[in-house]
Amino acid sequence: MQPPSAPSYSSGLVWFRRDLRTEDQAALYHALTQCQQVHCAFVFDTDILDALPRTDRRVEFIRETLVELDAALRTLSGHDHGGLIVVHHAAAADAVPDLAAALDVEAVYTNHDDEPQAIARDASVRTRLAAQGRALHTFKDHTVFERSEVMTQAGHPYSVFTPYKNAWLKKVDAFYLSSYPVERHAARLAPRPAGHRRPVPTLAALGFEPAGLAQLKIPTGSQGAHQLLADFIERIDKYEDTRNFPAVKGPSYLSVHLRFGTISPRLLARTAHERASQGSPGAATWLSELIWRDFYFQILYHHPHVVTDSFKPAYDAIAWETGPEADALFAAWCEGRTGYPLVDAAMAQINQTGYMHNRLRMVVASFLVKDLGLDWRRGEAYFALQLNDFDLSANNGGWQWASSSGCDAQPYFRIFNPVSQSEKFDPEGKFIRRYLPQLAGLPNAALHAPWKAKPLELQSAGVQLGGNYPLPIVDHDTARQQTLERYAVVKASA
DNA sequence: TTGATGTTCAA
DNA sequence: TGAACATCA
Repeated sequence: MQPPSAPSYSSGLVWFRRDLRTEDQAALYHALTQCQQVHCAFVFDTDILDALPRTDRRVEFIRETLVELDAALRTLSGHDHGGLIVVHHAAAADAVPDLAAALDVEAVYTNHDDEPQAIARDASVRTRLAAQGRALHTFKDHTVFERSEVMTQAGHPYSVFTPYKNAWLKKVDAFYLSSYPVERHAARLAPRPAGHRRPVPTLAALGFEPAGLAQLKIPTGSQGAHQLLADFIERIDKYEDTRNFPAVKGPSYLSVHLRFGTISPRLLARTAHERASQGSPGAATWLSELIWRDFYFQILYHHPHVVTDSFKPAYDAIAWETGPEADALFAAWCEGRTGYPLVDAAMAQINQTGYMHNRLRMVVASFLVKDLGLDWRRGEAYFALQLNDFDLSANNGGWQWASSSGCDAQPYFRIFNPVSQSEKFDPEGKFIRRYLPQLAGLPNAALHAPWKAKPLELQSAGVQLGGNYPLPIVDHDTARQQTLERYAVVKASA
């Protein structure tokens, strides 16, 4: 017997978005338990894709993943034509209600997406479905806790991470971390209706060019995610000791899979939580990173103004550098031509692979804002285009943290020294040499600040400053002073 | 009858 | 996990 609150339909449609898996998928589970027949759809949303350059690793990642998801749904359903309906290249706000009508489903099921644009899109879809007499049911799926699930005693959303984390850990239990048993109900997956049996469209059909995911060895789909997880489980106990060194294989590399939902956040949190409770400090630290993720989702939900403005309004009084010189500095940062090897190597990493080590994200962000005096939003926008794992909430949170304008951000007078960060976190220069081969011949002592190297060292390493490697585009100590002055308006208005 | 123990279910 | 419900001697 169904509880009275759970609806019961003859047919429903699951709209996949950033939850591209069958395992432990909230919307899919609820659809399967509430509908006799369940259809599945994904929309390559032109409202998002049209703004992107024609080569985008993420579009390729999604496409590869959909091919796997389609096969997984077919296997689960047990019939040849079970599985995914791809509505390609349309505005999702139109395509979903249209498809719901074409299939004549009573309800559409999807998972919460709390980015402001997604909220607006989903509200419009809900209205259009309602006009046809159809329901839209949405569920938490991307985080362990969302929206207003973790609140202060006073009933406010947290804006400081540590108390948020403590409350999160206090609230979490085995049930919140348990998986939705999707497989048990897979028999209700509908056969794909005739007229909807097209294969997943090719990249070319979507108007994109190959981005070389295979060469980058970025594993896609649920299978790729599980492969990475298995590898990380072997290393998780060492995570705390290794995670800050970009030359070391310390991170999980699962961020892109969390982005597209090719692995369940609950599964990851459960794995980390179990291991942490058995006394693994690495697992506890990694769990903390997952909690940061929930924290920033929750911040974006409660404070959507962070998309365009500083979390702390006082920081909007800061005057950033503008004009042609600032534009030239920005271009040098983007292209990894700052003359600071760790910054340039990090930018080479993001440009070549779509990934950047987390420590380096902080270093290059601090450099853009506090050495070049450029608006954090310019860096945020560049990351948004380049990062395979780009997520508005975490990216915005990270940039506002670095610029000190965010919730629980570092204080404005804390300015990373790009050379000391380099000496500390890439002491042997392994990471720098990997991405800046033109500097590989320099001794370790000269690698972090080549402009201080002896002429003979440079010569024997084949380095010509201002030639095959740039001179520093700014002097850190001078820039530091200017930044303190630039940020003085914050103190004044506080 | 009732308390002890097992099962289900929630999101 | 833990509340609610079911079963049983």
